Amino acid sequence: MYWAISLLFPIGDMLIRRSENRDPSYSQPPTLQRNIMNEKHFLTNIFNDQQFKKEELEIILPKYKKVDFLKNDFLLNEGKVANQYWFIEKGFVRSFATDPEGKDISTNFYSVGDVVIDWPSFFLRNSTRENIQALTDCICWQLDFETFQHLFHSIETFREHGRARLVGSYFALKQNSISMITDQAKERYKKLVKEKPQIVQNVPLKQLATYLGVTDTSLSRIRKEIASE
Amino acid sequence: MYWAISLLFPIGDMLIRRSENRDPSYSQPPTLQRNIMNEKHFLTNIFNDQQFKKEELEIILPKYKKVDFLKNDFLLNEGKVANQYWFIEKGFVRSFATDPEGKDISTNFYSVGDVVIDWPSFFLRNSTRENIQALTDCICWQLDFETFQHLFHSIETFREHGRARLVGSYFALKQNSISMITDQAKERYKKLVKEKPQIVQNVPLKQLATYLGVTDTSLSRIRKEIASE
DNA sequence: GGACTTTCTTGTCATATGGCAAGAGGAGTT
DNA sequence: AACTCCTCTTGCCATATGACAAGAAAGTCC
Repeated sequence: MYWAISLLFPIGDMLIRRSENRDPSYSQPPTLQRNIMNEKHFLTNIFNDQQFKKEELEIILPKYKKVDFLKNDFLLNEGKVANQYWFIEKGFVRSFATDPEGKDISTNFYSVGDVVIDWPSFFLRNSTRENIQALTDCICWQLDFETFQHLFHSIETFREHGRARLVGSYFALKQNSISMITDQAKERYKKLVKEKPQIVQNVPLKQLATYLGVTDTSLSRIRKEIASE
Repeated sequence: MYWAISLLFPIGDMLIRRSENRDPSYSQPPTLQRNIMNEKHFLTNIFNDQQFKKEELEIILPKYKKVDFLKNDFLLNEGKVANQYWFIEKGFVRSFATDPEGKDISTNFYSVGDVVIDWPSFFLRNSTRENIQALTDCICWQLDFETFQHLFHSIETFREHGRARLVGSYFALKQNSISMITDQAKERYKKLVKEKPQIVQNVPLKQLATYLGVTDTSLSRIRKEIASE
């Protein structure tokens, strides 16, 4: 667990702590020392829509840069403009908003294979209202806005792919919204367990609770009820 | 009010009733008999992002077809694939989903200048879970999927515009989701009044209630409380 | 105009969930 | 091992909202 070591910066100074900030005297963990073949492997799966031509992938894949985050690192901070997005190769990530009373509300959880992106901020170039934080140590593949724009406007398959991802997120969000109205908390929790079991197992109850729109107290009781069924 | 006349078809036969189905013996209302200059005027405002070049607009605008709907007409039915979208020049539109018990849940309201579209169904080409229905008689400008695709892939400004609309919808949906968690019903209602006052005035209370995630009974009481403040 | 349907209001009572606080159990630190 | 956090559970009571039902009010149709 040598790489769970987290350097402590004064919060105001350095809210975003990336792996680049690690003390260089620590040796890189062996899993990070991989040859190009292996590095590409993960992204190849991501773009495994048959639609992509080989030549296109040869342009696209090298644009992604491997970045790793330590547990609790921020990928994005409230108030900033989202200038990049990531695919997760390993680890869990959470996004959350801050409500008027300062409490945080989980807005999403991400795991292996997911895109971590603040769509509105990334595309509308305005400052985000969300924070994105690593729940565990993570390995990610990063693309920045400018590079994205270039690929988006020059490769038709790439923009179809991007659009489909965005619309997929929209759909998921809408289903959740409807569920907030039609389902009781217990039902919403059951759906979450069904759809994202790894998330439920890896995320503290309180963070799941705000995502579901209940208090941690209630969620604890809900779990108890479900267990006794 | 001559054109609130609505032809009745057996439901199973003809769930979607467009203006084309009207008895041709009715004369068209004068507002529909407009010259080309006027017809283009509305859409010009829609695409009034300075970014568009004149030549581009000359390609884009003629692709939109004017369609009008009568009150209660369906623009889209659950189970179908959304093959077109509309800009509203006049009137109000509601989309709604049907919950497991058969009750309908308003998912959105649209008024002048809005795009009426089921993003997921339109782009992912799968059958929708929503219905879209005219709340009043409407004048709309319609584009179908194939034409959209052509414009999207051939005109960069057009795709930026489309992407911005989609992301804008995503953002609005997300804000609503968060509001469902952080705000009480009264607060959510106040926000709706503030953001879409015309909607609140033109939509029956029950339909507003399902949108806000409360019963019509509760919303009625909420209104009373607010009135007495 | 009168009958009918739909929409909205109001009362009574039930229920899901919140607020608060105390305590149990783990994990990490010294 | 003792200490400190942090997470989770549980009890007690409060409150927002739902369910149901009866009217009132408004709109629609013939």
